[in-house]
Order: sequence, then structure tokens, then C-alpha cells
Amino acid sequence: MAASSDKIIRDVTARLRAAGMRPTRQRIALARALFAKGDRHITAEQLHAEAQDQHVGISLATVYNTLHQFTRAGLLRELAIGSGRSYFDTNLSHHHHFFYEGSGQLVDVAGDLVKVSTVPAPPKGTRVAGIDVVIRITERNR
Amino acid sequence: MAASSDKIIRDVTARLRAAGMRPTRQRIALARALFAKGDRHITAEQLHAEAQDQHVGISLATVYNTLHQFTRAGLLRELAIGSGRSYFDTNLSHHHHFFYEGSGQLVDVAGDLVKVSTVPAPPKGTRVAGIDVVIRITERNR
DNA sequence: TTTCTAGATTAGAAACATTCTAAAATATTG
DNA sequence: CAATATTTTAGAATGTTTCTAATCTAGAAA
Repeated sequence: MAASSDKIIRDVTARLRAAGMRPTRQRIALARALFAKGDRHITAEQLHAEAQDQHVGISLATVYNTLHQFTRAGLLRELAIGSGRSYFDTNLSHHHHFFYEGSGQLVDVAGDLVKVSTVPAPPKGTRVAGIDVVIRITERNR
Repeated sequence: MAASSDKIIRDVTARLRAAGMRPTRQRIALARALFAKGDRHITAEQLHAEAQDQHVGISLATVYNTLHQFTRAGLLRELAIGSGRSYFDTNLSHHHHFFYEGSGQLVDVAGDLVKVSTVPAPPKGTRVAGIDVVIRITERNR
């Protein structure tokens, strides 16, 4: 546990350095929260609350800054599903999502469980950056 | 043009009545703006500006109310793609979208140009409400 | 170690989309 | 027309995200 967390921190430190960012106390604390456990979908507000719970003083502005920097550095993926807040996904592998229409909750769907067999060519002058499949689900009306 | 616009208004009036809504001046003006031309993706803010341009006095609150009512009545589809604002889509047929990562612009992709051949079963107690495929595109780096 | 400075953090204000409130206006029914 | 249920509205309130400009800090250099 401590070992794997340390490994994560060393990895993140290296990746921050590679992206020209200093490994500060705040960035390391957020990296630990984000990457120590398995895959997560988290909002800035949630991550900020989690840091507060662990008595790591970090401002909300820094949480936002850091999430965007991590995203730019390829450590996170920003999900723009469901309006309102943005989710940040620590699962970088090819995958899709179930989206609960009621609560806005997201659940991963492994990439190989969804097959998109046909897609049109992108408009001239553009390239496909990614294909996101969102399976919207609702409570079944009994 | 005038004929088809009138037809749209008669249709909308009927659908509003069917949904228990009164066909008011505001709702009819918005319906005309939304449905007179072909398929559209529009935000509340944009639709409000368009009404102002045509000297139809409608408050922004009414635009929001009306968009939601139309959505509930099955006249529109709300798109929760791209964070921040919500788009309302007048194209009710089965289709997907290109999403320009730079500008947030949406372009329709006909439903039959995308084939999702495999999807997992939804979690227990839920049913699939829909499957949305978003093809994210960016300017091609020359 | 101390000093220097570019980069990082911060509180609070600002910006933005959206929803709410409760008062005034309007459409429909009788 | 009168009665009443619905609708519209301005403006306030909410929630998320970004901005600002002052302060702090990590790392480099002396």
C-alpha cells in the first residue's frame, strides 16, 4: 500500500517534471488522492472535499488548476458528459461510460465491450481525436 | 416558406395542447425560430438573442422554461455534450454528432453512418435509454 | 546557507449558465 | 365579461468555473 503509493508519487513527480511542472506539496497530495486507489471519476469539488478531510490545505482554485494541468500532461481525461460539472477520469485506457440519467453518475464500460464498427470520415481539415460512447440508462419502470 | 411555417405553428399548437400547454405568443415565436429552418443545435442564450433580433420580447427565463417544456413534450432533444452550456437539438431522428473540440460546435452525423455493434447489458434494474456516439474532432496539425 | 526568481498557490471577486421566486400579465372556460 | 388557472417576467439566488493580483515556495545559483 505505502509502497505502491510511493511508486505512484515517484511516477507522478517524473511526469510533472517532464511536463515542466514542479512537484509541489499540493500537486503530490492530489496525485495521491487521484491515483492511489483504482479508477475514479471525480469532480473538482469532490477532490477538494477529500483533501480537506485528510487535512491537506489546498484551495479550490489550486484543485482546478491542477486537474487541468494533469489533463494537459496526459495523466487524466476530462469528461464532458452530462451538463453542469465536469468529471475527471483517472482511467486512461480506451473505454466508454454508462451515464445514469437520474443522478448523473458515471460507470466505466471496458473498451472491448463496445464495438463501433462504422464511423464516417471526419470533415476536411480535421482528424478524429476520439470516439466516446455514452450509454444512457434509467431506472426500469416496473 | 410562409405556408410551411404556418404548418409548423399549427403542428406545434396541437402538440402543445396535447401536452396540456397553452400556445402562447412566446411559445409560438420560439417554435417558429426552432422549427422553421432545418435541423438546429441551439443554446438558450442563442435562441434568446435570436428572438431579440426579431423584436420578439421574451425573457431568458421563458426561453429556458420553454426549451424544457418542449423537450418534455418530445419536440426537442437536450444534448449534454461538452461541459458548460446545454444544447437543444431539433433533429429528433436517430443520429450522432461530431464535436469540434476547439469551438464546441456540434454537427449531425446521420444515424446509419455509425454502427455500434456491441454493447454490454445495462446494470440490474436499469434499462438503456439511448446510446450517444460523439466523434471528437480537432484541426489537423499540418 | 542565503539569495534570487520563475513558477505556484491563494482568497476573494468575477463570470457564466441555469434555476428560483413571487408578482404581474394572459389565455381559456363558463 | 368575470373567474381562475397558467404563463411570463425581472431580478435574485445558486452552482460551477475562471480570473486577479498578492503572497509564497521550489530549485538554482552564489
